[in-house]
Amino acid sequence: MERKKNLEHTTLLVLSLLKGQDLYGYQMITELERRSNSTFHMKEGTLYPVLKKLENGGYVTSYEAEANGRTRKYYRITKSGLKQLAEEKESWEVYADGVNSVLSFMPG
Amino acid sequence: MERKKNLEHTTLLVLSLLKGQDLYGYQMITELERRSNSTFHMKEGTLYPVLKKLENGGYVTSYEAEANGRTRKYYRITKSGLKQLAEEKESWEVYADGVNSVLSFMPG
DNA sequence: TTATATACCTAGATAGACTAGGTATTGCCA
DNA sequence: TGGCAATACCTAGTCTATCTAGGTATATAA
Repeated sequence: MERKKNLEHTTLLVLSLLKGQDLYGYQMITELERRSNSTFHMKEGTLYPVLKKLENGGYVTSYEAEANGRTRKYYRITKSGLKQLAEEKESWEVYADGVNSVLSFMPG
Repeated sequence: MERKKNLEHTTLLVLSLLKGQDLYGYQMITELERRSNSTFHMKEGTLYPVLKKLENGGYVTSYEAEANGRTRKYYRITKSGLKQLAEEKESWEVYADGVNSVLSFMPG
């Protein structure tokens, strides 16, 4: 149903998480869970390919950092990513409004 | 991203259209367009398989009627379909709330 | 020492929606 | 009268977002 490219909610959510602070992959999963009040539990198999796609597209950049002997890969949103985020947010709002319009439609 | 079975928005929209009145397939497309203020343009290739699936699942029943020399296949929502609609509507609301929570999250 | 949590990654499967085709009738316009 | 657009139905095959299920490795708690 016109699931257009800029309506991919996973990318919207990931970009949204990165607005304001850099995060590493694993952290995004827990952050998403926290910010959505446990509604979303993104799978690693979903996240990592999306991060790779976002980096290839120039929407995020990455760098590595040490913490507790572990290497973490942090992601930072780019200017292009912020623009993309704004567009996807707008698309989401149009989509949600559309669904709500249909659901609340009163004949007559 | 946990796109669970009861979060299929197409079925939600179709069932929602059928609540209140019987419709035939082609009409659902124009109705959906109207009720969503032209946000949604469901493709026939999307709709008809969904209708078949809904009928097989007992969520709708169908009957044929003549109009202008054309045969139209009308669909009517069943009691089971109404229950399903209520569940999917609830799921949609949880999902939309989740996305909005993440989008509007203010750190601190 | 063994299990759990943290932290990264990928190949292949699943499934919802689309593309692109098909059939047939009605109504309009040139 | 001829032809095209709109109406009305349908399906096989494709695309792709997400999930499943696996892999590697380190730190920490039981």
